[in-house]
Amino acid sequence: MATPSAPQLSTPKAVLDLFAQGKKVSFPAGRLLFREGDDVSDVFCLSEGNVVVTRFGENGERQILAFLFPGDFLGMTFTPHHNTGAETLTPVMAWSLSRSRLLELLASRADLGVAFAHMSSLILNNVLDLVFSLGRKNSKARVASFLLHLQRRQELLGLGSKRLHVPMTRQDIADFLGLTMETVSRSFSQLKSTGEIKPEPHGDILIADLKALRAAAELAP
Amino acid sequence: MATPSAPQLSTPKAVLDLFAQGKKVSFPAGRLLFREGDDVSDVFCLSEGNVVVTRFGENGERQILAFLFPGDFLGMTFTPHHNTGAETLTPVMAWSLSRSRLLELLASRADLGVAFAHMSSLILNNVLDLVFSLGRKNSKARVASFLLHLQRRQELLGLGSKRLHVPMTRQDIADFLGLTMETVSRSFSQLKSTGEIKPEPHGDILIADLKALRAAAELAP
DNA sequence: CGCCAGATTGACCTACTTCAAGTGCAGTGG
DNA sequence: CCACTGCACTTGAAGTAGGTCAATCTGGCG
Repeated sequence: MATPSAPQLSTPKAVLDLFAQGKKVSFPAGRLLFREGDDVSDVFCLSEGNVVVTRFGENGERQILAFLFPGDFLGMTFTPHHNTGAETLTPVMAWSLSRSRLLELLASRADLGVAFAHMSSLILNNVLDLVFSLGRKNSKARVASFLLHLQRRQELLGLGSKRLHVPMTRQDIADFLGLTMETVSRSFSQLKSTGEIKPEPHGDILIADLKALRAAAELAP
Repeated sequence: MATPSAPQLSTPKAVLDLFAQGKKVSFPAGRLLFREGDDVSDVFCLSEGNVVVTRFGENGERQILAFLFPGDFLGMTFTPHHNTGAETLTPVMAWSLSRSRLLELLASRADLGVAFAHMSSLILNNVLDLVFSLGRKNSKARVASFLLHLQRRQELLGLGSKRLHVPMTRQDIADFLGLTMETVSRSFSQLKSTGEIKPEPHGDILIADLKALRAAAELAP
């Protein structure tokens, strides 16, 4: 990605343009960007790689709240502290901007506020899909929904839509879907044996029967 | 509530002031306000009563995404269609405003955009708590978390914080927490028998041991 | 080639669901 | 005032999806 550009799932053009002025930063894979409770200094917009947004329980249980992709916005809060954690899943490139600078701009430009509100509502909509999965779907349907979610994100990035690159581990997927690694693995095996998906080298996944996969995810045909 | 006024969990003053200009409307209990997919014509701000925000699966499974309280904002989208459903739980009074009017104002006033973005981030934060509950907590901890959530909302409305009014049925709570009615009922029974809560007339709940209830919810002490 | 972390598979266990009776209480009518 | 009624809630017993624990497999890499 040369400059931040549409179309994205969740970041409108006005916000992306902002970041084009910002500083470019990079992080290695597995790097903790911030923890819940940390002061917010900079906000980011991903240009390459993946980040996970997390929340941890008292006893160390990890819930992944979102997998972020290039173009996604990250780390903005209206409180002075982060209310989620974040870490890189792969090596990451991002634009950064100071939070105070962003707040200044937001206060002075109505278009940015609208863009922000719009973006927030797209993010919220995604999280509501996750709530529905966690509350009402069985393990196979959750995994199928997750794969379709991945597909949509990849597609929006202009990559293929049949062959999925899966940059996260089974444990990451489990922590996202409220399952265990083993159950995720078994669900993958089921989807393979019934022909919805096919394994490809490097852990990639081929969507062999989209219709059946959508049915498995309990989505409208 | 004479005029919409702070402090609220999720609606900043600038947004509440807007609605003071709007029309006052009322609905009976159990009224469908809109369905997922409906055109968005008006947006609302509750002044009295409770509303549930829902999403339904292909086979009719209901997931409650939020219980709304006086002061809460309802029905705004940036797409022309609703992406959730909503229905009243109790008789409801609300201010209403046309979506197009709100969009106009948003485009012209930077403060409103900020207020909106701020509100969205508070809403998102609440939904993330729900995701954590659904993904990582057992039934007893989910119900305990839910009661504490209710308590917080009541407290913010200036009502007492020890005795909770519970306007929703066990089925509603189950549809919110990703459980069955029976499991919710059993969790209530457990919390009663271990002394965290005590039943009161009209289905109200007394929080008899807040510390123990927080522990049961797996929250920091 | 051998190592090792991630993934898979198997066997058993438990928390929650399902199905099926009861119970209690708010509202209604005698 | 009190019995009747209906709906929400509770409780019990049995079934099951997913968790737990443990062994094995796989493929990327030195």
